[in-house]
Amino acid sequence: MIKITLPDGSVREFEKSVTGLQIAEDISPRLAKEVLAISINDELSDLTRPIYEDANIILHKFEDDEGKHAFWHTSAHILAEAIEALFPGTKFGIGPAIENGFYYDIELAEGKTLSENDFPAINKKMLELCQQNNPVVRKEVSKAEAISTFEKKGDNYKTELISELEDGTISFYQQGNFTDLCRGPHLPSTGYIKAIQVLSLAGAYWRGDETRKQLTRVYAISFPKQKMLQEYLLMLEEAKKRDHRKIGKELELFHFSQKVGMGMALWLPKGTMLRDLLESWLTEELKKRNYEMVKTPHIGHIDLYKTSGHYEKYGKDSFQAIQTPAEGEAFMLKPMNCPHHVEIFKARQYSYRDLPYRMAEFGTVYRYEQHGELHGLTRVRSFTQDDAHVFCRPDQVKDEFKKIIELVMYVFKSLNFTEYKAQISLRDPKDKTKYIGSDENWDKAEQAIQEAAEEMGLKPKIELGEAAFYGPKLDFMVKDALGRTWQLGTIQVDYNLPERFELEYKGSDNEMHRPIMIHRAIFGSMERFVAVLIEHTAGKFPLWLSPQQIVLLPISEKFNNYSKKVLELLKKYDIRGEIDDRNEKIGRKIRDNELKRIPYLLIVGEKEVESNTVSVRKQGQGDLGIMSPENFAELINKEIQEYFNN
RNA sequence: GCCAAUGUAGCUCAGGGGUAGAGCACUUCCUUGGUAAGGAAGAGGUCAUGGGUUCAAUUCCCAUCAUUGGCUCCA
Repeated sequence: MIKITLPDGSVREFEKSVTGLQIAEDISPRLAKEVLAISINDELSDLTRPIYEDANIILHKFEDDEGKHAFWHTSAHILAEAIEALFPGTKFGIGPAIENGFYYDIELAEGKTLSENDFPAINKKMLELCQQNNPVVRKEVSKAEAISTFEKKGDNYKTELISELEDGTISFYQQGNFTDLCRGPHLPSTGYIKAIQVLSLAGAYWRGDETRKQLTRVYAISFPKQKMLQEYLLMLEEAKKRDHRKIGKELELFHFSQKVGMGMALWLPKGTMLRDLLESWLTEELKKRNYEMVKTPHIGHIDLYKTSGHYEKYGKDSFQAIQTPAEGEAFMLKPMNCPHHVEIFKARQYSYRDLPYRMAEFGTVYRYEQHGELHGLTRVRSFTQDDAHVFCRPDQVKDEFKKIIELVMYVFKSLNFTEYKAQISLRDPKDKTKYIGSDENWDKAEQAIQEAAEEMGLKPKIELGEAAFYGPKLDFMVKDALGRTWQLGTIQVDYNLPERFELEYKGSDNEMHRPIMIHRAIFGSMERFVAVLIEHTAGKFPLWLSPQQIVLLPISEKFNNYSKKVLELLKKYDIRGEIDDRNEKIGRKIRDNELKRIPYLLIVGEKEVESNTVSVRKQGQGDLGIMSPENFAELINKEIQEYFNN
């Protein structure tokens, strides 16, 4: 008998060679139905693999990343099996599970191509293979045997992969007539997959190497329930509707011009209003938290970036330096704000009592992004960071992290991002040599970050080896209304710049000490954040952020003057809006302004003029009845207040 | 930067070797209206740019630029 310990700490005894599936059955038949993979002593494995020794196990369902991974990985094999059946002679590269579904890189037989027209046939075949409920069988093979298997098939991609593996660690998985090289784990059988569908095609280099052959990448997704696939496809459709590039155009928020240059957004009046509202709101929050606002130029002397190290690392891949005509001095468009902020810090001397010094700027930076990488507002060459740097003593790192986490959480909550995750990136414990800064400082900072996150109620994922060379960090990933994740906030410790710029403060011991610098951004870039906000809200911004909160709709032009009077009055209550005085019928005006996602429409006609009222219509809800303009102003200002109080 | 697709009116898109098309938007006129599209007329294009083939190119070919989807990169 062996002892199996479950995640809740309970221990059960089983015969030697018990499998994960049998353990699940022992716990509950329902669990046995849902479980997809197992972790045995933190190592991911198949449910059908026997366990011979005492072990800690975790059973994974589709809801867990690990379960999804196994599910989609097996699905990738189904995709390959279907393609092999339909397109004999296809060579296979790799076919991993990804965040949303899976893909397989393939090379079709000479002269054959794959197009969207082939999707229905592949889908049909895949479903058929799933319904056959073929068992997925693991087989361990020797290297020689593995290579000869794929040599016989003429699949040079697989043989290349195998040739890099160590003998004795190679496993094949077989389902139906299809065998693939794979580490696993996999589902016990293909019948778990109830819905499966090809999504798109793309080109991808073999092993991501642009000097090598380009393969066809087939993206697909699968689910344990048909309904889940339908929901996913609906979500994709909705995402298309919410595309910030489309809504940005419709709502006249921003524009791109080839003449100005690609990847450089032009902010239209309404987009600028939105950005200004976000910026001034955040500025107020920063001031409450004792940040000091600064402003720095858009360019900086090349020596600044030589000192910071950015020139050496990124100089070649940046916009090239510009020179003064007379002296030939070189300046760079600033790719980061931090060197400028460091120079502000250096403008005077500091005592340990002066720290922390929190410095913030909405700083516009310029980076040469490769042209294929540009995408709407999310990848641009000119963007404004909501940047801040905290200069502090080592003993203050934890407290500063807590304060920044508080701010990040406040901002997310205020903007209705209710779901988010945190990730802490630490040093690679196996190789500490590639990091700058003392061992002692790193240990202290890494501990401080983890404690700070813990005490703020975050449950961060810890990633070893993901830290930058200059310091550990804490990143925030938010989930939007469609369940997509976006990386927004980041908090990073930096030992590098204080070192390079020789920053100092005088300690209580009357000795000079080096401060620690913390970089942090909450929105990240205003451009990107506005894009995320647009897609999160589908352009229906919260009332306080709407560039136009109201539009007055006169029934006919006879009521234009009254509308103007009402608008002037509402402006006194800080309400933003305009009058739709087009020569159109009221139905038309309502339709057009609803489509512009105006939160409130105020209809005025004869009735309203006589009673000195407005007829209020709320976006998405329709007619709210009539009230005086003053009452309406109070109503919406109350709505905004309540928004922040919740 | 690499691969592929795309580029036609302000926007969304149809078309196609021989005088350039629609809907919406725009302008003017009619209409002065009551909670999601009132009517008519008009204006608007070097068919991305540069070459080539052709009697003739917006259409076919090549190159360039841009956009989109991927790949690679990302302080």
